[in-house]
Amino acid sequence: MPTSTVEQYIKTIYQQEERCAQDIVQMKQLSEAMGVTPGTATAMVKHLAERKLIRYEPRKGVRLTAGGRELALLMVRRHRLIETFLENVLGYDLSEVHEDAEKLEHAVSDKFIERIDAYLGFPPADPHGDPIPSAEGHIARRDSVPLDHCETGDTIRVARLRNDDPAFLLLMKEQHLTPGEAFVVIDKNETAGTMTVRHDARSRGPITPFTISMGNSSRIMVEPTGTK
Amino acid sequence: MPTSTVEQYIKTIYQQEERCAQDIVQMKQLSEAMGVTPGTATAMVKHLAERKLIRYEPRKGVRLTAGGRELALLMVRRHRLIETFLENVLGYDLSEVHEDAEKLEHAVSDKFIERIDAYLGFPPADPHGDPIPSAEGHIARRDSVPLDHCETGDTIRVARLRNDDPAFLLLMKEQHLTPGEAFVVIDKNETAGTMTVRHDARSRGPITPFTISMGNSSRIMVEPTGTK
DNA sequence: CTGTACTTTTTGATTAATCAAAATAAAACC
DNA sequence: GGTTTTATTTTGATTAATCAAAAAGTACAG
Ligand SMILES: [Mn+2]
Ligand SMILES: [Mn+2]
Ligand SMILES: [Mn+2]
Ligand SMILES: [Mn+2]
Repeated sequence: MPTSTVEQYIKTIYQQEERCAQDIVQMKQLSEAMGVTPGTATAMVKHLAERKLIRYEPRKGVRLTAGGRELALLMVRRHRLIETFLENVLGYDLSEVHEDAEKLEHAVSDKFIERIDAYLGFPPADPHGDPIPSAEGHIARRDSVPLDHCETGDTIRVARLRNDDPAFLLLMKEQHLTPGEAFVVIDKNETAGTMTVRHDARSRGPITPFTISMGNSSRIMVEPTGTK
Repeated sequence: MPTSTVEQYIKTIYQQEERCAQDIVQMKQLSEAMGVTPGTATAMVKHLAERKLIRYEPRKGVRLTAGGRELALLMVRRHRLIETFLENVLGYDLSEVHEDAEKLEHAVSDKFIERIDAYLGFPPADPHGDPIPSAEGHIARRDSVPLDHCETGDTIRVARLRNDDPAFLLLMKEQHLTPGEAFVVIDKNETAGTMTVRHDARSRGPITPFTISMGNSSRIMVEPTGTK
């Protein structure tokens, strides 16, 4: 059985591969994501390679094996189902779910997770809009793009908020910038490094425009709903 | 913050004090209950004494301090609320709840537990019939006695099943020997080491008598409802 | 190309939790 | 009371996970 530390490293490697669209993850990236020193990451990575969860190329980086990917998707499934449960059933705020899920994901049994899944009615995505992998490790690929790739005039719908920082999530909630909401990009200012959006006319949110930094825009994944 | 190992030792010491009605717990008892060697328990006990969670009298045993008792009751609260949730909400069988609760109790946050408590409607007892301590660490004392202290003719109601062994719990469930059920003791055979009970006439269970060993009888806590 | 900056690995040490087996103390027995 | 049994403590070693700091390798700028 993997320890919770092993689980966390494998999940982190998966997330770095995904979020940065890289096939190989360097030690610096991994050690920073894990919040440990580089030497610690090197030692652990050797252990993970022995356990055949990753392939380790010294001085290059690591990539998940099929077995590692399976474990990673199991952890992602647990994390997202727990977050969904905390928000939908226990009434947590979106900005609070991540912290508790990060710990619980290492303590729950398979039985617990399958019962939670059924109790929630087999939700396809968590409250951030991220798809929940199936028990068999299949995950739906959605073709969303970061908001900063959009242009003035694009009409869009928020798909996912790719950032677990509670302050960021609270800000998004205040502006009703949550998964499912429809927007129009009314300005993109490359020099100022900002984008301005307002709610679609048919949407419930306020019509007052809202300006976001490019940095934050890159963590807001959207689906285009047409171009005016 | 206490590690989950520290939490588990403290909870175990509390349970040994309670279940065996002793004010001091010897190292053998503790090491067996924890499933570790005596030397390991001695080392840990010194650490717990430094942390002021227990008072340790070498060659005698240990007893909880006020702080240790507080932590123990917090763990018991978590354990029992989790068990109640697993049975009432997720549909676990009574014989399955203990294993998962034993792990989850060390991973949940205070927020999680308080929300679960509210979601369950602030239950006074878990599915074994054990009282749930309040968030402030108060626990209701119920004056129940072990079934083997009863005599032929006593009418009783099951209060708690003081044993987490799944096989035992399944057997009890089959015979409807669950908290709240009313019975009459129709025989107590000291030499054979058995007791025979049958459901009270007004009860839903079968009227066919059921014979239990004295060993098992001592784990069934009952409240007298009168003596015929 | 070559020197500086950055990344990665190695080394030596630490902490928490554990075991096996030897040493010691207390209790029980006759 | 002396001997045997049982409980407890001590000692030395192990495993997982970590850090700090030194050493080694790679990148890349001029
Ligand atoms: Mn999360
Ligand atoms: Mn985690
Ligand atoms: Mn239990
Ligand atoms: Mn436990």
